[in-house]
Amino acid sequence: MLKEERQQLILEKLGTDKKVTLVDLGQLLNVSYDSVRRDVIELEDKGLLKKVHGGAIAHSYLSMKPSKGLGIVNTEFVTIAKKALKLLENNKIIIMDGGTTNFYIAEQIPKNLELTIVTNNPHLATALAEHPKIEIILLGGSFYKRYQITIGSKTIQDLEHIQADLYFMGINSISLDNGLAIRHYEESILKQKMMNISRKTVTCVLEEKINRKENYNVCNFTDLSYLITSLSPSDELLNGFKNKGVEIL
Amino acid sequence: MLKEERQQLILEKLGTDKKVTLVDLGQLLNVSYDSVRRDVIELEDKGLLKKVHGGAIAHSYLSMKPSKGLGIVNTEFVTIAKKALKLLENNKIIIMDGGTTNFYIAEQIPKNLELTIVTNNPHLATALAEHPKIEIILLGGSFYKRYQITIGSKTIQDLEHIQADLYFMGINSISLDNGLAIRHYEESILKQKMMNISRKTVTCVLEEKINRKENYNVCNFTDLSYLITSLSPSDELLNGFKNKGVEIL
DNA sequence: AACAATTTTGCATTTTTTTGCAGATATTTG
DNA sequence: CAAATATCTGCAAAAAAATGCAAAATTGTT
Repeated sequence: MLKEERQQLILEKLGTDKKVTLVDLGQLLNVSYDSVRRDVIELEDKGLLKKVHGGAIAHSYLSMKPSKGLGIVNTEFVTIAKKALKLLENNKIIIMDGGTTNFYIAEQIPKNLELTIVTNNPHLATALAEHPKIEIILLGGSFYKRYQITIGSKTIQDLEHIQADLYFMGINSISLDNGLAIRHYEESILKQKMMNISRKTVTCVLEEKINRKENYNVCNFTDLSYLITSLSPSDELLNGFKNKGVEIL
Repeated sequence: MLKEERQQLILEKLGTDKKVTLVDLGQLLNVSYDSVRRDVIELEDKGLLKKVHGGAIAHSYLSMKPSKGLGIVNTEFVTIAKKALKLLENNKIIIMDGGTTNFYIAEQIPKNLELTIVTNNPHLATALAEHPKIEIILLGGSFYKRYQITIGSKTIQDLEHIQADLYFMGINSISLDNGLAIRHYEESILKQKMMNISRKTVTCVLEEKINRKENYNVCNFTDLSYLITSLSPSDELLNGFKNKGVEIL
């Protein structure tokens, strides 16, 4: 039996039962315990299930619950999150602001990473509560109902004495001539502040946001340290962005 | 049975019954008392339930969320909220902190009231997002997973320049000799600060919390402006609290 | 087909996690 | 206050995970 075939069966079983034990799988698929264990590890790396002690549980169970509108796991998110997680190291201070991509990445952070995460997104804060080793700093300020984040001068003031290692900036549009831009003025100011206090800035963008235009400019493309998309770094859609001092992942 | 599966079942049972005992859980799930006890501790650390002596009760935010549509709502909440809403007037600045009671009251606020609500409870903030006329100020700080609120010196600092009209203080215990007290030190300091910057303070207590004792004192009973319970103001359980300059509703 | 390179698999060993138990401590209740 | 319950702590057995390694299977290339 092929490995892919086996993994497919694991996912199918998981779809109906919502949970599986490794011992059961081994007997069912007639391979050693170690093989199914490795299968499950691979599937977890792809973000397709959640591995637990003794087995695995369906992903839809645990994550993606009260989040905004994303029901099914968009494969674009999975690819992006995988790249994003490589930038995380123990004991770093990370800023993450609003947006679905950041929310998904946050949920995928391994449980053993020790981090401090600073955010103006209450949903992110409550979702991260399930990560025992992550310290969460929630930024105060006016709560902007539409985007469900805090903004305003108070939020900026809360950032005043923080020095972060990495900033995950959510963004609505990215283009070479207009740089990174979003739809809301006050939020664009906040993002600039977050950039200022972070050693490095990374943005994770969905394909649809490339070469779009929005109203309020946050920064130039070259101000970034990393750009993460679901595409291969060599994809021609990214041609214009290459060799500008921004590492494309 | 997987540990996660067990914990999932505990949460499900908690969702319907609102409370469980550890002995019951042990029998139901066919594991030792100690195992379920440890499960409950883990779930509490994630902020998913509240552990009490002998068992666990549904955590406010989980149990409260479905309160919207259909109501297996504690009638005590209804009575309390009705009284509490009478204290609200247009264009007032209100502080509300954590706790189930405050969450329920917030949900019941009429849509036509124009208010500013200051809170350190992200769940309250997001729930209030559906009230078009309410301006929400979310207090920043360290996010305390267990109670799902922000606390710490940053939170206190955020309050520095605010003058509120009324403070809805969530409290764990109220007694004549010990006054109002809660279980968490840092939070007790925060509550004192909130009191200081508010013209009036009101607390809404469930019957079970009267004459209980907790570790950290917040203030004396006579420091309150109003006391709200589900009982009639003339109820004899409240005898000792009468005629002390605190209006009992 | 044959061969080398790579991947996959199973197994043995070590390390970690989970679990139940027993005694000590703490809390509740009559 | 005392009996009954419940919790906490440390511990050891059992189960599972991680690791390293060699055999087996697969793949790619002549």
